[in-house]
Amino acid sequence: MDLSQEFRNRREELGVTQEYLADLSGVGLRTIKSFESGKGNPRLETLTKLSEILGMELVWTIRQIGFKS
Amino acid sequence: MDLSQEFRNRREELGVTQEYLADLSGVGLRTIKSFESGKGNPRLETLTKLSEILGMELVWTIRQIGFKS
DNA sequence: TTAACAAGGGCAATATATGGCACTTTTTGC
DNA sequence: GCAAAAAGTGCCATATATTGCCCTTGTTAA
Repeated sequence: MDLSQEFRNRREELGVTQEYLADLSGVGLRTIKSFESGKGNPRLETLTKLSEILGMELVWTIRQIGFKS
Repeated sequence: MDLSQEFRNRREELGVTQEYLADLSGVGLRTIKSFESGKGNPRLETLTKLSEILGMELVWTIRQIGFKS
């Protein structure tokens, strides 16, 4: 699933509005709107702020050995 | 561990230089250098490009129920 | 219907990531 | 030690994320 969709799902799961999330996270409401509607390419810091409030964690998994050359 | 450190570890694990990774991923060498030395706040697209080449995957995990208010 | 709330989106100013260039420093191999 | 490769870093132009403001749309409740 799309990353922004996962965020939106999580937010709605918690019953939080975009505006409330903006207040809690310190991320601008306009940024959240853009991101959730799939138009965003947010910075790591933005993703971090949002995920902290939403109780989500960024995990890096090794998918395969080697790399694409 | 720090995210940039995880990237660096993975890159070194594969025996790839920053320059080679830059060529393969399409991300600028300067950007990779900045990011790996902890001074970066990369965009999601940048993280995605790098992780694809390094065979890493972004996973979002629900850490807790509820949110910080 | 009307009011309040939540979300979508255009616009413009500002902040900052990106990336090339040039140079320095560190590491590696002989 | 020496040379080459790799990594670190300052500078700066460009690209783009962030954000507030304001208006529109859709939804819900009275």
